[in-house]
Amino acid sequence: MDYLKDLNPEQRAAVECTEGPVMIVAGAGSGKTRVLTYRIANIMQKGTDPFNILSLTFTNKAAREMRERIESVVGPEARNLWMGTFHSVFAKLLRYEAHRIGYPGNFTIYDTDDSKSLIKSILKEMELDDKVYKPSMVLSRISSAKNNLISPDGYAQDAEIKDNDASAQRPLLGEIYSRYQNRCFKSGAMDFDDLLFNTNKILKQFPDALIKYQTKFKYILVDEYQDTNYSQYVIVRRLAARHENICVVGDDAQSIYAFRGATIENILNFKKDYKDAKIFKLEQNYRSTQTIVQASGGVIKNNKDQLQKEVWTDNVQGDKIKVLRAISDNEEAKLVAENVFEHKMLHHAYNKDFAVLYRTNSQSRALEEAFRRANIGYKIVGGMSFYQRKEIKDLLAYYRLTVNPNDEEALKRVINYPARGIGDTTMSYIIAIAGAKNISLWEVLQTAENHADLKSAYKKLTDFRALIQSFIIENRKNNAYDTAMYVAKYSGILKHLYDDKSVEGMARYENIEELLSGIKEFVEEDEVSLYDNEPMPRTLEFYLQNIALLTDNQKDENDTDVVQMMTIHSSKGLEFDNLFVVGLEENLFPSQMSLGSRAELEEERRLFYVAITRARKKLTLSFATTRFRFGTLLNCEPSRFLNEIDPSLVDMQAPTFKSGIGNFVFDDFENRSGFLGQKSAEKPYMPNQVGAFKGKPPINNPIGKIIPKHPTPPAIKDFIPEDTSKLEAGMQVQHMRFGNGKVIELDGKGDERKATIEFDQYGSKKIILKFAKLRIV
DNA sequence: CAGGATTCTCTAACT
DNA sequence: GAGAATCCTG
Repeated sequence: MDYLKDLNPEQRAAVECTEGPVMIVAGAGSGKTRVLTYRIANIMQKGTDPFNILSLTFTNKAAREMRERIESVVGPEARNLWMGTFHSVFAKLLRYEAHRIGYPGNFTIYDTDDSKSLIKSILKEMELDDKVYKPSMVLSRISSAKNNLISPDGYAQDAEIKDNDASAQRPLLGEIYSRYQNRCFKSGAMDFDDLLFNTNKILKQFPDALIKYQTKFKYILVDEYQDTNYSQYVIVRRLAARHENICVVGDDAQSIYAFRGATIENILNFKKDYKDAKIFKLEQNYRSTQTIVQASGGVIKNNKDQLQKEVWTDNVQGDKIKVLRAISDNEEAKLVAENVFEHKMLHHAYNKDFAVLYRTNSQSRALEEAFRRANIGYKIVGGMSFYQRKEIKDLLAYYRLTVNPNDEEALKRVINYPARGIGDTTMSYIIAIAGAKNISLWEVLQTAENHADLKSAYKKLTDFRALIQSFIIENRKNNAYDTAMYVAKYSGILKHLYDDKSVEGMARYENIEELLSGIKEFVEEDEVSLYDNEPMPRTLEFYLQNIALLTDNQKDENDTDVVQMMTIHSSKGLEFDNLFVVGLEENLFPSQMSLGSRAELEEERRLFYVAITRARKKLTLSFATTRFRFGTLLNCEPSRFLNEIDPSLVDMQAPTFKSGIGNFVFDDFENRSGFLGQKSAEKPYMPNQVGAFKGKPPINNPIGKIIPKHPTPPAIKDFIPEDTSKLEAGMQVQHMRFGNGKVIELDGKGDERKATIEFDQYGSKKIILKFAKLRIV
């Protein structure tokens, strides 16, 4: 075991202590993955079969990476480990066990879109207002019920929940939950949360199943334990109860999934759950410079809720943290691209040594454009995935129907695509019949001849039915690729997309080709079942199972020397020499939605901590003073997190101008103490939009204070903005939304040129002319 | 009923 | 600004 010498004493102890319950509290960059990897290698070296080791991670990417690293230590045997995300591992288990609770082994997995669509359809049937019962809100209630192992019956019987829902004017949530669950069941479908909920159900109700898996999994390892929710916690606890060879690794400072039900209690309670648990703390950071470690430590100190832990490093002091200030989101992106370019030139760095992190996916657009212009290769990691594209989902819906015709969401998606004359009216009939008889939509089609309501569309419906039946028959005798081609052809999708000669249409066609070639690759691979070591059949069914939980298209591009861009959430576990974290503005990061409670704000802070600790050598932070969001221009204030970094570690780039813009956010910029002035946390939240405020008030409004809501004035029809370079004080102008007004004052030059305009109806506003939709009257 | 035009809505992260 | 929902017309 010569690899043990790569480890420090504490890491080594954690690797060697393979028996019994172990918790490893691992600070950022402390070599956690290395410890996990070696630990698994060590267990295998001591003679344990990889089939008996279960290793759970949080994201697909983490799972993939871990498997590769283990493979590099122990060789191809690593392929036989039970390793993956909670969802993928237990989906696999459910394929074998779901029949115990009445589900078919080939159940469909509903993604969030499917779930929302089903909820919408239930709301419509119950004639409920989707403004009161917002589908996303309903789904999150259902999700959190499931993650806390509350069944629809349990939900209905819980007095406290009932009171809550009643006082929130949403008394029917329980009823919706119950119907939703029934519909999923009838469709042979499980949503993400069901994968965990139903695993628990089976382990609880069927002792023989529990014993089987307890015996099988002699060693259990859980990465990112701070991100597990109650449902996941109970699964792990049940499975580990026999051998108690359980090792969890986590860092409370990096808990960033509370919004999804993760609870830090799982870490805090580990010692209570396993009395003889050994705890190891990894506090030495090997990743980052002194500067970065100190800065991150200073930031996280602002959180009240945390475990005692001191991360330190032996590394060099390194460069100061650079802060860039831009006047707009586009300028910010430009500055980032320029900084990448400059740094590359000065230090002979590669594109792949750089990463740009942002809070929300929508921020990637400006960056993409800037990098394209600067001719710097980049790659977006995560985000809208290949499998979420409309044309891909459409074709996959046909495949889903072929494998499981009861799949309601798949059927609704394609029954009239390409158009075949089956419209809303017919669909409402079908859904009503299915509801009345408590059968699936497909079963209604099967018995179409018995339903008078379906008479007018009878021919079209039976044609569709015959089409799907032909797919099912084709699928019985063919592999995934042959069936996939057949379905693509005879469903009419290929022709439909081929006929669309627009640029987007061509792109869609190419995506379909890519999907099909992916299926071809799948057919040519061979893979052995972890379950029984038998070869996995290369059927459409298995293909769908393989991709069901993939959110990213992990296909390796040929071009690997590219700057990586991703959300902070997807960056977890990664590290980069040169890191940019952009969009450090109040209401964006921290997100506006987190400002309602301390707990949520602390989660944002942990997210910021995760972001900056991804950097090895050089960290650059940036913010813009205006940003386009939701189709309008917003004024932005720098994030409070910037103020939480020790000023001595920061190199603030000289402001590009002094006066500030819009509502004079930066009026006193130079006079503030600290490099960005005092914290403004105590200030009440006030939207800082140029002009009127359209958004909704923050959801969490603890003292129930009324936040004024101003409707955005409607745009004037057919408004054509004019060139404003000739604008002068005193001129009468018309704004697309604010109507007529008079120019009071002009200042600034070029892109920064601004006008103060006194509007007849909306009062005085300061507007950046570059963005203004104005015309001279 | 289809398909286009128009209006409305929603804007946090991931499985 | 994009995608969904709704309206409108053939």
